[in-house]
Amino acid sequence: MSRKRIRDIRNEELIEATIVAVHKRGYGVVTMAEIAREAGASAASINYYFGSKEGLMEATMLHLLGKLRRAMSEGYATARTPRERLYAVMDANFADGLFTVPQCSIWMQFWANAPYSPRLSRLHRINRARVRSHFLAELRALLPADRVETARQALQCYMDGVWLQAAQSEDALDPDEARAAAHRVVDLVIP
Amino acid sequence: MSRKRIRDIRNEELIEATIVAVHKRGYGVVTMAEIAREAGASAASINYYFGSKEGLMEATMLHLLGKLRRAMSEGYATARTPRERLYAVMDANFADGLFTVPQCSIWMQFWANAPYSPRLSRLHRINRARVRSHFLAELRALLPADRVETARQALQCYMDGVWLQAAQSEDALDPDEARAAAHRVVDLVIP
DNA sequence: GAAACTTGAATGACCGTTTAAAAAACTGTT
DNA sequence: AACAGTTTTTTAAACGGTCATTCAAGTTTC
Repeated sequence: MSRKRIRDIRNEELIEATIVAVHKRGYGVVTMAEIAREAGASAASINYYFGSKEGLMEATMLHLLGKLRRAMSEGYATARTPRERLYAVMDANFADGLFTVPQCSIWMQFWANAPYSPRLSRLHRINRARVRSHFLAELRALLPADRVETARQALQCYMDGVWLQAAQSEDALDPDEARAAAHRVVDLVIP
Repeated sequence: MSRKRIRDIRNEELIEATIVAVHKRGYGVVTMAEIAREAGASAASINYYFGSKEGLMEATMLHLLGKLRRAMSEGYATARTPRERLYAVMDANFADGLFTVPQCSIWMQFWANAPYSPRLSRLHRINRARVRSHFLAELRALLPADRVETARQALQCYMDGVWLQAAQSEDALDPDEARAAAHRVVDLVIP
């Protein structure tokens, strides 16, 4: 029990440090030593816990995906109508704890590096497919069949595009405004 | 004259090689030697022409931005109505010579690395502002003022999102279909 | 013959990972 | 509480390797 606890605490700390360090320096450039310094540890101990740099990156990605998945489940629980559930999918992506510059930034980094890492690209495919099926399920209840796919593309690509833009932002983001804008886009696409 | 000619030819060759090599290996990982091999030259000669790796990357980005700008100007020339010009902006982004996996891929790479390179981030800001003003100009003629900004966000983020997704694609893209889909999205947003 | 171009080899720096040994945390016993 | 033994955790240092850039010495072009 206590054995497991310490390992989990260290994992969490190291992953948080990874998010900050990758945001500051970029995925391809950040070094183990920089991440270690951010966490107040040594590079060797990261390898002790995660085996390798790639293992650490995969774990970090997994951590972020989990966060996103949980945010979406929460929103889904209280939504009652298809449109509300559509809002919920958007709101999850722009939730307070997720829609921050460092996290959009690191998401961007993972995205750019996914094509070169089978582990990362697998995680991305899974996530994308999940979001896609959520969209489709709700859109089918709101639109004639021949418009569903176009609307899904418009909304899903919009979400990606907003993150992409947010990663370039110099100053803090406004999740509230992002959610409001997303709702307006939904209303524009589905009057 | 001839002095300038040789330099231009080499520049072009090296930039094309850079696009291929960065696509294959990723911005952060690709080496000068790999790019040189792709071009049938030596790493030293790249430095002779571009000064440094960063100089080469900036030149490559500049090359791609020029291509995009020219594609957009061409489309604008023949479009007659605001809606046609809106289509033209989209079509430029999904033009046959631009909407290919290697180019979406490298665009993605530059995007991800822009926050860490003042030179790249400057180029990105300029490009984004240009696209934005094109969108606004046409949308103002098609929509009531209070919907213009929402529609612009929806369309511009859509474009970014499509590229982002295209960069992950395993097999060749279909620019025709991408343009058709973009038109459908425009029609969805502006009935 | 001069200027432009090319490159192999050298340079200097950096990084991920491993290793060995120490420190810390935990265990059961007295 | 104290202690000796065991396991877990930490890190400094060493290792092996890679890479961008420079430079000097060639080759080509004008």
